[in-house]
Amino acid sequence: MAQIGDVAKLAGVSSATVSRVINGSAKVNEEKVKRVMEAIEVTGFKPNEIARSLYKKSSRIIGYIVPSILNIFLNEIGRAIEDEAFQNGYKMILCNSDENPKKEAAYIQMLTAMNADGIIITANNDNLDEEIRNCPLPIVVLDKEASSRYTAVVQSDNYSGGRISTEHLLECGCRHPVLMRGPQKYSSGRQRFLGYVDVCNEHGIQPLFIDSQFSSNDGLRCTQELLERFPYADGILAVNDMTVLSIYKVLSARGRRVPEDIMIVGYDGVELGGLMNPALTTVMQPIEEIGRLSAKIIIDQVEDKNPDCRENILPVQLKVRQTTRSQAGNEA
Amino acid sequence: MAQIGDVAKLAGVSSATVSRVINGSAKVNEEKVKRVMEAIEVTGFKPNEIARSLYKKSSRIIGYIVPSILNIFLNEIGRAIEDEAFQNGYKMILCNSDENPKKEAAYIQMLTAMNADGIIITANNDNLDEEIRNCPLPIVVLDKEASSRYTAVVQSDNYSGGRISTEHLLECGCRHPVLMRGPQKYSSGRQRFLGYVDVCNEHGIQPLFIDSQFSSNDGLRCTQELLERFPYADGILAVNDMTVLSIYKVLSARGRRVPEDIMIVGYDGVELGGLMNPALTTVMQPIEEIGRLSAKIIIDQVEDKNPDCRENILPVQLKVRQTTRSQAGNEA
DNA sequence: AATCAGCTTGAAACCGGTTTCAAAATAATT
DNA sequence: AATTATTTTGAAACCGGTTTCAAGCTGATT
Repeated sequence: MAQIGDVAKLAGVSSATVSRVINGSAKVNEEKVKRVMEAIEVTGFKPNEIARSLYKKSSRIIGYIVPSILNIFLNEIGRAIEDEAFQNGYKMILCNSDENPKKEAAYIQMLTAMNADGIIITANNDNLDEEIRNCPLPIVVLDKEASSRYTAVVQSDNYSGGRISTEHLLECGCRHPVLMRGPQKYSSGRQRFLGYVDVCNEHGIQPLFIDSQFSSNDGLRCTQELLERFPYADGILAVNDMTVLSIYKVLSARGRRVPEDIMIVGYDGVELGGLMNPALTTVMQPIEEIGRLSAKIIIDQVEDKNPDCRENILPVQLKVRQTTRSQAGNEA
Repeated sequence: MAQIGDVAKLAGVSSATVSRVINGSAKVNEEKVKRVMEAIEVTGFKPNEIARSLYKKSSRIIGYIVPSILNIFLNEIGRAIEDEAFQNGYKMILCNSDENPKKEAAYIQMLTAMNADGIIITANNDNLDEEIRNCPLPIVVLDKEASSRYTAVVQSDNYSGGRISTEHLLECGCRHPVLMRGPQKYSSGRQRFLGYVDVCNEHGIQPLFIDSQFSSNDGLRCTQELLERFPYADGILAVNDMTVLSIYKVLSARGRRVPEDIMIVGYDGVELGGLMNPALTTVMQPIEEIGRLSAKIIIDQVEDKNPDCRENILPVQLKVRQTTRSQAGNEA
């Protein structure tokens, strides 16, 4: 790999001059510019962004830390982050923390060390708060309430999501909708639960729920438990879209039809939901916007230092497909 | 963030001594060791791995570049890489190249700049060969034939995979199995195709295939085309597990039952296949082993410089579930 | 007591870039 | 033509670490 010194030697100038040509940080004699450009061409020199960042404090890298790279919802957000990042000349690095505080700390350390321009994280464990506090980088959090510790929070309106999915089931005629409740340590889990309970109370419906993880390997057990505890359930609010595959499997084994015998509403709005059979009615989070906005906040932070938009709650939308059907017969 | 100089000052020694204490690279007076340790504790100093790597040429980072972070098969491999890496004190960085040569080049550049210890890549485009040639890092390729350009190739036995899936369909009584053929620029796509064609010829069966992408959003169109061109098809060899969701959807819309009217064999062996309804018969790639071995090769390369195991073809295995059934009735 | 070997140590050079600073070259002014 | 203002330039310092190298110290040997 050619280095700046090689280019300088070949062009017969100092490396300071080469640096100035590359960065346009000062005027350089036209003749020398030409020689430097040629030397860069010949040697195939590409400046080492990381070495450069030692001084500049910016490597044009955005870190994205997720609890699991098997979570398709978070990965779809990642795609959006990457797109927005790349359009602005940034790169995205995806890190799998595995809900392991040591890994989370290690990756935050690493991103800090490489002078990343910011971190987007779904911070599961509260015990990395110290790590985050010590981290001088802008941090956007995707799954917590706003706090002075973070630069910004980007989330969709989970309370609304809890509400509209429940309301929809009730409108469709369900009298015993059961919530697969996400972990209450996440604000998303808490807010959705609140929305669900509020709607139930407003309609004089008994709130029913069982606890579930977001990870897909918990789905089968959960669904079985759900059906045993609430055999009269006529609707399920799934913890997320992915889990619905497990739900289908269990229901099918027990001969219960969807939506005739029991209705289902998913959550997230990942592509997978549309491919399911029957296609999944679900609460669509604005995945693209969550990702792009998160990336934008970090990029703006670097370039303008504008500290606005601390808390961003984006609207969700109900997408009615085939797993719910109004008794009145208005199928979407 | 505390730096080595802060620690040195607090302990009343030079930063060289601090470095020696941290790395154990030379003997240091016990009294001073103690003072340094205390100073590290007090300041919370963590050495900057990246700055360190400028000199050491190793940052204990492994890069994993995939064409899409929405590909669950590659992500499951990523999980295995990460596990193996972390167990050995390495970190894994996941990069999404989007099949875009510019992004691929950018990420290879970045990993080189940060002195990563190696790159694991599913290299789609041949046009980044130059980038790879110029890259001084060990490179493990997951989806190409072996070549002197790469440190090693890790793949499963795609030819066998093509064979056993076809043989299984024939054993189950299929007379018109159709292959959804993966892109022929990938060795996996080519090898599976070869296996399929060979088995067909051995049994006097007419090979039938349509071309497909690995990405899931092509599945619906592909399946429709398949059924139109080969309405008499009684078996489908899916391009991968994920696509089977689309296949189910199309078949169900046309009232064709699985496996009674048409059988399906998937490919990859991702967790998703077991959650499908009906559960998917598929060719299991040794996902865990592919990932761990790839990581090991890079780690060994760093620590021992042993350049063995250039080409690694791992065995595949047929997992019979519910989408295939022998006419004789031996359901697994 | 003087010499020598062996250990411990900090100053300085290094990794690959960027930027400051002061000198050198050029342009403008009188 | 001489002086001054302006621009262009390279040497050196810097980013945060590691390592070399030679000096300082210790203890052993004669």
